[in-house]
Amino acid sequence: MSLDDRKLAVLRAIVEDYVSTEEPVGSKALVDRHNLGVSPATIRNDMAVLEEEGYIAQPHTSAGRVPTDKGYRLFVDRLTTLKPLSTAERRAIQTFLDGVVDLDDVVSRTVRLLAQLTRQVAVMQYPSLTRSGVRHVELVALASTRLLVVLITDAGRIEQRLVDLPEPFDEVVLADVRARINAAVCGLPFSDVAAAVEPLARRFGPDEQPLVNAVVATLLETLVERHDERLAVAGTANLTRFGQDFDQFFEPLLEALEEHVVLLRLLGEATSPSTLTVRIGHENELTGLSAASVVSVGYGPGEQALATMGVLGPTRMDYPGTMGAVRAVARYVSRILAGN
Amino acid sequence: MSLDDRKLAVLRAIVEDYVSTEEPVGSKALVDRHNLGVSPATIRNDMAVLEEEGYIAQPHTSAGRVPTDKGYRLFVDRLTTLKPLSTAERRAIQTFLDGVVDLDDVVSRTVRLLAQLTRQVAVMQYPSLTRSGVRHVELVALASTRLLVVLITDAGRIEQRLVDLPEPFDEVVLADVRARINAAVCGLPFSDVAAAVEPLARRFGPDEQPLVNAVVATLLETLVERHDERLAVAGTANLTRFGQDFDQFFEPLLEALEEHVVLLRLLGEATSPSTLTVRIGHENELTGLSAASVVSVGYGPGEQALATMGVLGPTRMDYPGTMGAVRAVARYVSRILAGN
DNA sequence: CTTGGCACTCGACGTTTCCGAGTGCCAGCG
DNA sequence: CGCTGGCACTCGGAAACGTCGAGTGCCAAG
Repeated sequence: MSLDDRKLAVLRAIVEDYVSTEEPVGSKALVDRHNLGVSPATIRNDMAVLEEEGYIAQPHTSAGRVPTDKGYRLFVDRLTTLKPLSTAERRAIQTFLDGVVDLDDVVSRTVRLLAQLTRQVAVMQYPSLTRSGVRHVELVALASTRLLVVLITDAGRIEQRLVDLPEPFDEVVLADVRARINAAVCGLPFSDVAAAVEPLARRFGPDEQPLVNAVVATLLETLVERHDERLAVAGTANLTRFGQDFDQFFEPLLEALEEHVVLLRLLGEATSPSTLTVRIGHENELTGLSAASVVSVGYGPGEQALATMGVLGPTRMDYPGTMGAVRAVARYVSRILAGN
Repeated sequence: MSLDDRKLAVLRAIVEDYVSTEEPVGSKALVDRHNLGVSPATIRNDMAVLEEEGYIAQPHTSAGRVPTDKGYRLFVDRLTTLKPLSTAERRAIQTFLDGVVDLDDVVSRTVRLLAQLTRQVAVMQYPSLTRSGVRHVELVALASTRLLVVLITDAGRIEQRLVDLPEPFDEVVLADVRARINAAVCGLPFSDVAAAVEPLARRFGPDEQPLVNAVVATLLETLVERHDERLAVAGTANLTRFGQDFDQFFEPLLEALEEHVVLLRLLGEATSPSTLTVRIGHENELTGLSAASVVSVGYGPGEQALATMGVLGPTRMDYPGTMGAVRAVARYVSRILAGN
């Protein structure tokens, strides 16, 4: 029951035409635009088979065919090579990501860049804490019983927490605690911090216990709790070009864009920086976005991905182009992070 | 040529009905729904006058009347008292803003809260740097020639900058520089930092000059450059309820929502925390959003506002309710900031 | 297996018709 | 002088209708 080469070519042609014209494509138009070397009638037979197999469908009798999710799936899996970026696009990436000042800046620029390149909605997870390490812990006295705990990570990300203490603390003790904590945890990956910090408290005198305990507790809390990853979004304006299907597509999408939980699930697990993930239509069902597709990829300095970035659009999207752009940007960002 | 009381009542009734029904309102419907005590014919005469004066208009002959921007203006200025929040809403504010962990958290929660209360798009400026003061400056050595300058402000906001130095620096010197800079600038408002820091460099030895200069330069840069205020946005999903007028309203708005520059102009100058600003329709012309209205207000601990927050919606919006919600939230946030 | 021919289907689009909400005007009334 | 009921008029919107044509499925012949 496997499809022969011509049928695959027909499917590819249908997808390409439908993506560019946004209109159901008929047998006649197909042979006109692609030189398939056969007559429309033949194509019709092929199309009938493709439809029977569930790769394409017609919105109503006597209309052209439209790819189904399954059709897009096949297209992406077997009929597509990533489209390499044009030199203009490459240059855009360069200039866009040149002169970033800090990590937040990398993220906000990248997500805008991605939205611009793909002309779709871009979503990007801030680099995850859980996979990076501690670079420095800073304790700042704000008032006699109020302390700011600042955690600086490998990736240059900064986390902060306010701590209120039951009793005033001493500046000298604070400096001591700061020094010892840093000595204990600097350079450690987050996963090892808990173990390294645990014996620390015992080495201080009884007067210092409350302070040390509070700081340590806050630190651990920061590491764990910030598992709720932050997100950046750009390109919502591109939604307007997605056109008509308001209820089906537009509204749930706008809602999802605010529900970061949903978006995170949509982006999915971070894959290795070189492996693209494509989720098409109903494959996103559990997030209520069965009319949308997601192209995502992990990024990060090493082989392990720190987090995920991706693009969100209608199932009818230019997969080769989008996938090319997403991968290129992810690679570029990964390189920047490595260089940092 | 001033309007008598009944004409004002008619205008108010028109605005209220149009806001709730979204349809042009005719003389008959008006007397039915509000007990004005006169006949439709009389109302028609009043409406003719109101139209002549430019407060209302008819989309086409033989349709009901619709308020003009000028009509809304009059309504807001003279016919409206802020609607106080329901207890349920008050409780929502409480629970929503309870247990904030840091400044970013305050902003992101507030903006979501505002969007939810008003069922419109909420925009909020992060507290401005320029009007706050320095609480602490931290210098962190990341590598032999790489330094992280962290600035902690009064409002609890943290700014960071990476600095690469031409030559390695010494930890001891760094500690010295850190101490002296903090002594010099802690507690100062930003506007005075430049003056306070300027004589500092001279007091160090020649070896330390590059380091000190670099740090000072970065610090000043941070103060000035971060004038590009950051923004938080929420409630884009509510756009869907704004309905039909896609081109007129929707697209420019989505674009504006990404163009932070435009949004900042839209929010306008920060006013005192108790003074609401309402911009209606064409009054926003220069931002290309003549179909939208903005209700904004300054917020901040003192009398002076730190920044602005507001709500963005169609000119046809529930002004009393929106204004009430915006003011209530702003007051609440201001109180939190003061308590911090 | 491919092809041209042919009858058939059905949505898109333009035209026409019809309905009624809403208006402006006017003459009469308190 | 202002309010009121009556009345003719206007005009947008919805519904009904007809036409057009793209596209299909099927079939017999090459």
